[in-house]
Amino acid sequence: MAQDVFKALADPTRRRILDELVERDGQTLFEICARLVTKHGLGLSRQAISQHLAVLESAGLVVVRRQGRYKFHDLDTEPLERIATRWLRPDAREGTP
Amino acid sequence: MAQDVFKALADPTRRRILDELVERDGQTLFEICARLVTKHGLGLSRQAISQHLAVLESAGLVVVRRQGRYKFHDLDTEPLERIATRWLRPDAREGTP
DNA sequence: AGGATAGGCAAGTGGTGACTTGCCTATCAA
DNA sequence: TTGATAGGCAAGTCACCACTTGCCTATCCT
Repeated sequence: MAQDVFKALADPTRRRILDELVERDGQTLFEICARLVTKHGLGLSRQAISQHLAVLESAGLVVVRRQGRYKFHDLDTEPLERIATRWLRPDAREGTP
Repeated sequence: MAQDVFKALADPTRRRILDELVERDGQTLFEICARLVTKHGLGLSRQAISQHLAVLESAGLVVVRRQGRYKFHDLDTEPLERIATRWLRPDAREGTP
């Protein structure tokens, strides 16, 4: 399940969403939609963003926190800290003899 | 052109190729094909690997070095060092006021 | 020169992913 | 209770991507 982090990062819209969550954590779906339109000019349907958030959530990059009829989305950078170090040269990695 | 790094990393076969190049730099197309078969059991055509290498090259992750009829592929981890730090929290980044 | 090795070009196919549309459920406010 | 707000489910379309197949070019060896 954490292997899909690469697939989740492949889409530019999802990267924009991550950018938004870095800037302001705990946004709802409608907030993210509004921000993508006003700040980035992305005219996507609400459902499209919802599906993107589902991909990010299943990749472990976004954590959901429900409260009443709201659903807040928080960023989790923990999966990101592991992926890039995978191909660093042996002399630059930590756990190599 | 360096923006396609995410797209290049999205495919598992391409990640295997990067794994191979980390372990042994400067391999030719046929070497990579043989190693993917014997070590990972990937039975792909030579052309498929060639196309994957083209994607990795255009993403800047692989640098090509021609010599006679051989074409050696070297890994370049430089694009990798920038992508993961994009979404690190502001207090963990370097160049933020 | 001729064969063998290393690689490239181009068209075609199947499957997956991004996006939309339409309708449905749940919570809050009046 | 009714209407408005926040979100979910499901099917359908369309384009892109991974992979194959067939043929072609270039370099090396004898």
